Amino acid sequence: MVSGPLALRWCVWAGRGDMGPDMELPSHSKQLLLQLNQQRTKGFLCDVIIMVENSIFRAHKNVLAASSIYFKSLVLHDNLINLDTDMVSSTVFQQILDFIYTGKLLPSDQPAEPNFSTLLTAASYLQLPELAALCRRKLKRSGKPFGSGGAGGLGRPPRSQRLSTASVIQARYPGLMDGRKGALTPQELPQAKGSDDELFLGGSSQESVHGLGRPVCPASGEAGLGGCSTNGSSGGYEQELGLDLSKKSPPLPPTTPGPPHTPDDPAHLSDSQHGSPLSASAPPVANSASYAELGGTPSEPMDLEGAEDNHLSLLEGPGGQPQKSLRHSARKKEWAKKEPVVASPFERREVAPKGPSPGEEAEGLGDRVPNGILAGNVAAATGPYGEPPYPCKEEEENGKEASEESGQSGSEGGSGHAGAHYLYRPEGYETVSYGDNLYVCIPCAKGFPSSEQLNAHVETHTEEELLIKEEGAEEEAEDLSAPSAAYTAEPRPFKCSVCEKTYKDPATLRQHEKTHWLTRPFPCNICGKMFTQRGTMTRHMRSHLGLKPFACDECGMRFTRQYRLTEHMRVHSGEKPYECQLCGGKFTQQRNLISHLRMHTSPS
DNA sequence: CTGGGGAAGGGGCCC
DNA sequence: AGGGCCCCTTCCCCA
Repeated sequence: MVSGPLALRWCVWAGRGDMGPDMELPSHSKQLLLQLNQQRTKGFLCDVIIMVENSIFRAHKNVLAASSIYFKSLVLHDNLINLDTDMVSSTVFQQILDFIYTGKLLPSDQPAEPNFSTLLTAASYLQLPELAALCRRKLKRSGKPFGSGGAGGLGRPPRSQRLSTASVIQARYPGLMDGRKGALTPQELPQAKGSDDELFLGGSSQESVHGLGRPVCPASGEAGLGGCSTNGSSGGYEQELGLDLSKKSPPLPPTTPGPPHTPDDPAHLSDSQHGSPLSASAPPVANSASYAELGGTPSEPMDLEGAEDNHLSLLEGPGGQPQKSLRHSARKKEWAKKEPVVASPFERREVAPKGPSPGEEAEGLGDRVPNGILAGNVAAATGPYGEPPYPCKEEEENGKEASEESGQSGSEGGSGHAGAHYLYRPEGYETVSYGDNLYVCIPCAKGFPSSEQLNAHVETHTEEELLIKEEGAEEEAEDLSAPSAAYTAEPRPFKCSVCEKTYKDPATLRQHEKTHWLTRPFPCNICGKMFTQRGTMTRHMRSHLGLKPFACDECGMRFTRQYRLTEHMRVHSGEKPYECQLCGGKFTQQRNLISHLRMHTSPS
């Protein structure tokens, strides 16, 4: 399968006319870009969310990575990127995103013409050299000095004022497709039924969202830009949440627009939104349609000087490959301690390389998520315009299901097969995205950090071995009710002072003793629920935000936990490892076996 | 209508 | 801190 970036590079190459004229499609690259932009505006195959101020944009990792080394390093590890609001405002980022996808500098909503000073700041921050050069030229022509803008030049109110924004969830659908506008419930956020690439957060969500992590200034070396706050501006934000909720999230499934609500009408907010901090914290979905989608021709859009090929050259990225140090960037686990969601590639250089080889890592840009998705970006872009290759009806059902499940009732809205909408079947070995170990051996469900390791592992399998494994699994299932020998044999010298439980190490004992506390130290910033463990709270937060990093490669259904996905995969494999010793009934879930056993043991 | 099974969400907690 | 597992619970489907 040709990877997205590879396909893009081919297009660039073709567009340059290195081939014979009769083998070249002159408008191919332009059409490809047009398709990608249309898909972005519809949220189709968008696999990354970028948060800027109180706005959220959706885009394609491939495109971002091809546009900027900085983005390339970010999207490699994250599906949720938080940009430094001192460096780029949402308005400016909208322009930049449009630029990336169109090669044209389109006027923003407010100013009559782009503010090149702020654009230059943002372009430098985001490492978009072509755009920065364009801005510099424009500034030079207009006689305005550049380099004095910085954070103060963004034309935004001070943070204190920005934070006081009314905590009404706002969403906007500026006339995309059917022209409807709507505010989605916070629960609907990441499912983002949206054809939308932009989401608006409530005011105080700013705090929370920034708490997800903020990028550090990538390049202090961007002389004269002045906006690179080294630490002060971000200080305290991490403490608001201190979470990485975006971890490992593969791309969001293709989605359809949210309900046609009126964004400014508070009546459309649910009761819970009115009455809980949720209304101020959880980001709903909205969209920002492209100018093309709006049907309007932007007033004098400014092409990147040098025509489309130049822009595609930009897409290819400087040098075509990220710097080695970037590709060597350490595992997220390492650097996320400093910057929960995103960090500067410059910072990452300091982290010792670990994990896949550079080649793997670069390849991993496409492979970190189910293969079909990323490869699909470009592949689908070349398909019929604007038509996803999946049944729309099913998409809508999926959307309904997702919004229902995230609602108060927690209803799932159907069986697992109801979510069987998006078939992302990788070729060759059927690798699946499973958390950190993204390359999973289907027969034994073991995960590996690289395709090489998986392939090496797969070769060790023999039919005989698989048979033994199956028998072993059955034996394990049989032993479920009894404590394992290992459990009983290991010394557990650390005893809880409150109850009789014992532990192998003091840390676990300490963790356990917290369960006896009357106060729970970890509150949810959205609903206020208290937890004894930070991890539980983080997981809980994911459910608020609807972040489901673990996607089923078979049906596209997504889960908040790896274990759930593992469990779910048995639906497809037909494996029922849990057997009732009384009646021989087999179950895919241990919990269902347990409830089944209750039926046997209950008096009735 | 009811009970059982399948599938999934959320919280607790140990490793 | 994150993964994994257990438990409780809910919802849906079907006989």
